[in-house]
Amino acid sequence: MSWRKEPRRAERGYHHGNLKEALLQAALGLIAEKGAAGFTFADAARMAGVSAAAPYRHFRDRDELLSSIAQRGFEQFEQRLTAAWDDGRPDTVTAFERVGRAYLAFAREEPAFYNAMFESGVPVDANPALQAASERAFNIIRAAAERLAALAPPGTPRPPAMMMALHIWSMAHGVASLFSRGDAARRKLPMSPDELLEAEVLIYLRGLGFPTDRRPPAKSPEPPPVPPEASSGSGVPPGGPPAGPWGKPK
Amino acid sequence: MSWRKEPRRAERGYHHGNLKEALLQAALGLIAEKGAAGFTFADAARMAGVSAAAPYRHFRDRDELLSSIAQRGFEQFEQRLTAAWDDGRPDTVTAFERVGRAYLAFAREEPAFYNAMFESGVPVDANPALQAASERAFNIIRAAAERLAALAPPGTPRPPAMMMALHIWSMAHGVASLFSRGDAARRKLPMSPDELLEAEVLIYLRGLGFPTDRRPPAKSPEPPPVPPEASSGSGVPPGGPPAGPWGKPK
DNA sequence: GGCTCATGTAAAAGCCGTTCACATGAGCTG
DNA sequence: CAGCTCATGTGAACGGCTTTTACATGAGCC
Repeated sequence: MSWRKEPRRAERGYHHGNLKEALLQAALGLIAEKGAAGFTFADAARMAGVSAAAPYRHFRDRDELLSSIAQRGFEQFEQRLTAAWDDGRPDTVTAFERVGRAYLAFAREEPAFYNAMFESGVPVDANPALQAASERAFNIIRAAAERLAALAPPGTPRPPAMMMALHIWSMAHGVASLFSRGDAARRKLPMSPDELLEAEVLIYLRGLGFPTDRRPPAKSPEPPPVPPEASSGSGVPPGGPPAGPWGKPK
Repeated sequence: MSWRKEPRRAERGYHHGNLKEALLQAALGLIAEKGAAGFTFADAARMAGVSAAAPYRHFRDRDELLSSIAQRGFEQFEQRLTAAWDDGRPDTVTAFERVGRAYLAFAREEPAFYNAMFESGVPVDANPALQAASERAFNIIRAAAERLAALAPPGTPRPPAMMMALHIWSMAHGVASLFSRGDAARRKLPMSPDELLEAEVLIYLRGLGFPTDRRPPAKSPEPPPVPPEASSGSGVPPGGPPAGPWGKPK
């Protein structure tokens, strides 16, 4: 009983009724399968059940479709990062790491979006709307870094938040792009991409003087491990060098 | 007066004489210009002055050409990393950072190779020779990490060298891919990609407990700033938190 | 000099992107 | 409801790309 509801006349009728959206969905599927490079305008049209010329009524050319997908990707990306950041709850460092995991999760769960956004060669600065969406997403990381930087242990020079944000972004993108997607995921690793990134970020934060001697990732649901935001003051991980973020050496 | 020397009969003669190499060079130029996605087998043939079918005498298909270029790229990459590492001279940390810079320099100076190696979608594990070349290159980073890990300040748990290598690789690739190449280079940054990566690596190493309170990048030619390899023992940067690797806050 | 095989060519098939003239019909206007 | 109009879809056509096939050439060897 699904006719006439949303897909009013899925393929009947001369007019499709919802072709633009159908093309975007089809393209998303195709890109997930074969990558942005292998994706074909004609294939998307075929999949939507229209002629090869029809898409040109909705997109100037193939690149504009790709660009639209990238933009939509950045919007969803922003949403997920925002949710992960959760305004820094329960404490800034925990939330910050959650953002890192959300980054990887997005790259893994939405390979088509990620591909279109970062690996398709779409020039971000060509389309203002796309650029704006991209910047909004990055601003989540930037804002989080800002909050984190404000917590820099007293006595230490405060790291520039922008720099921190760029560093985190490069780590996340590096891990996602090298180890977490497509054939790259087939590289044999001593640990999962998630663990790899988490350790990387923790070590980095420790290098900035943040206290990070905390739980091995995900034990109990979320016990606030230390009084949040009450940095212990010394600017150096308390108690001498803590056990590494990579777990105890066996 | 360059006829008859190397390009013996640049276009004369039925046989080209050196088509395989000419195709590789042509492809390299085309990829540098338009990216691996935009690169065309037919264009390379045209550029070499042969028919569109000729390349098939030397490469099974377009992908094999790409794969050959990636392999050659990994070989040159390995050479440059090896030279930069210089067996850890004058001290391990300095050499390690030099490897990072060499990584970026390669990405910037050899965009075609870098593109074919990491951004063309060539499945590295499809071709054993390619995979071997890729692993040899990574092993340079791995070996350097091994040496670095061996220097871990006494009292600290020794970080797994493999993990360190993967971390460094992800940072370098992240920075290169996001900020240092093509249209990505147009993103406005507060600092150069080189500085960005250098700061990132330094902070990371500090997070592992390595002493990194050293020169602001490139002042005097190479004054060994501190007695190398003689870690000061505490496992924590000596003298409390040193000035940040990002330079003094103004 | 003649054989042979690697290396080149031309032609053709099948795919894609893109454009253009034309067809259809949804929605407004009266 | 008739008729108009314009957004949306079709089919055909152009040029370009990849890849295959049958054929041509000539370099190296006997």
